[in-house]
Amino acid sequence: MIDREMALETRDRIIEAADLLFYQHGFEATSFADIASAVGISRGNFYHHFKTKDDILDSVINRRLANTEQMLDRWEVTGSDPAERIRSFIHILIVNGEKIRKFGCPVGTLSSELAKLNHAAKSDAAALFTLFRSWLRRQFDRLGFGDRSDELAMHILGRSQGVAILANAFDDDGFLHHEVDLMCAWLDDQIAGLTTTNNSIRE
Amino acid sequence: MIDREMALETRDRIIEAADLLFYQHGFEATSFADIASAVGISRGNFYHHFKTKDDILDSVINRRLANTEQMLDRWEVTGSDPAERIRSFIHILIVNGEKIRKFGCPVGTLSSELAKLNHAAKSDAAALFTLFRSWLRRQFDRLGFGDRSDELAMHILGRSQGVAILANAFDDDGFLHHEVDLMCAWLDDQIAGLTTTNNSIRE
DNA sequence: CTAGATATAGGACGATTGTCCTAATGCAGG
DNA sequence: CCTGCATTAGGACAATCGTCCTATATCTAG
Repeated sequence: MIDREMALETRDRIIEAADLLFYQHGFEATSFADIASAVGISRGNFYHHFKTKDDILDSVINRRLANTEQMLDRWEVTGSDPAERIRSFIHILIVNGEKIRKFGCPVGTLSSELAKLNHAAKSDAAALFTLFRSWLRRQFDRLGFGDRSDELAMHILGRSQGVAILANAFDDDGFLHHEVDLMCAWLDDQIAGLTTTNNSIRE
Repeated sequence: MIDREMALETRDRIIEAADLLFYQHGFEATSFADIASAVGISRGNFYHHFKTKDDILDSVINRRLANTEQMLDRWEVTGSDPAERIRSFIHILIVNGEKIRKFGCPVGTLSSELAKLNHAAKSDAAALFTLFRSWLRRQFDRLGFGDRSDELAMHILGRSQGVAILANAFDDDGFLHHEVDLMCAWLDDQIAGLTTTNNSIRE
């Protein structure tokens, strides 16, 4: 019983360290030796917890899926207004601004890397995007956007990704903040346009 | 004389093959053996043309810089209208749609990878972004956007990057086309708003 | 206290990495 | 034809990769 907990503890520490290293240096560039020295255990000891390096990747992705789901659920409970929840999503860019400028978005960069490696776990990484996508779609749907909810969700998901890429490439905090403001303004425009019955404003 | 041309020919073939492989599989994941077999030469023969793998990366980036500059210059000559030139940029997403869905944007993915590797050439890769950024800023400036030209350039640069990331993650061609349409509509709105002296439209 | 399962450390393994060396080849100018 | 330079092929090199094996340590159950 107790050793089971110990084992899980070590296993979780491995996953946690691998999660961070995969984010900071990429999956391919992170070796077993790197993870081992980060956790403080022996290299050969890995295979009592994971059969292969891909198994660690799977566990890392599952950990990210669980953490993300938990975060989104929290937002769904606390934030009363769907629009405010969407704004919470947009502001991840600012909250994690320092990390993003250094290492990019954890979701986008992993997805890109796995695509280039032709890795089997690419679809699992895409599931992380789907988590955000579905959550955003639900918020837009509650705001009354109906069939347009999914494309609106994809839109700000894409905007966020682009901001992360450029903020990382140029290490530009001002750009990041400005684009966050633009995204919030875009959201307000969408909501404002929702109550307007005719299209006279655009014409 | 002639052997010099031969040598350069081999050198260029190496750079060309490395360019493609770096794009399709990433810099780190591409080995000398991969490039050698792609070019059809011996592995040890590399070091008559390049001192190190990083040297190949530098040459690949310079090749991309030159090709990009050439493409942008061509657009600057042929396209009469700055707005039409910007639309040409936006439509890269569609022209290269198949490759982007498979491997992402060559500029963005390289920049992200080099950031994670803490690679010295990261700033060189960012220079590729700067090339597009300056060109776009010039087009917006000619349209009369003045001080706002740079942020508008960064905006559609970021939008393009985000679209590339998601189109790659979901392998979604419909999303790609829809977002291209949105970007063109956004451009039209910006230009339309430019001629309006007051802000009554937004109010 | 003992037996057995589990966790760990440390090293061996074949393969592959980037890098370097050397011998052979091809071709130019004298 | 010969000499010299540029180009090439092929392998050696140490380091590192992911993986696996085995002996030791740790801890629980009986």
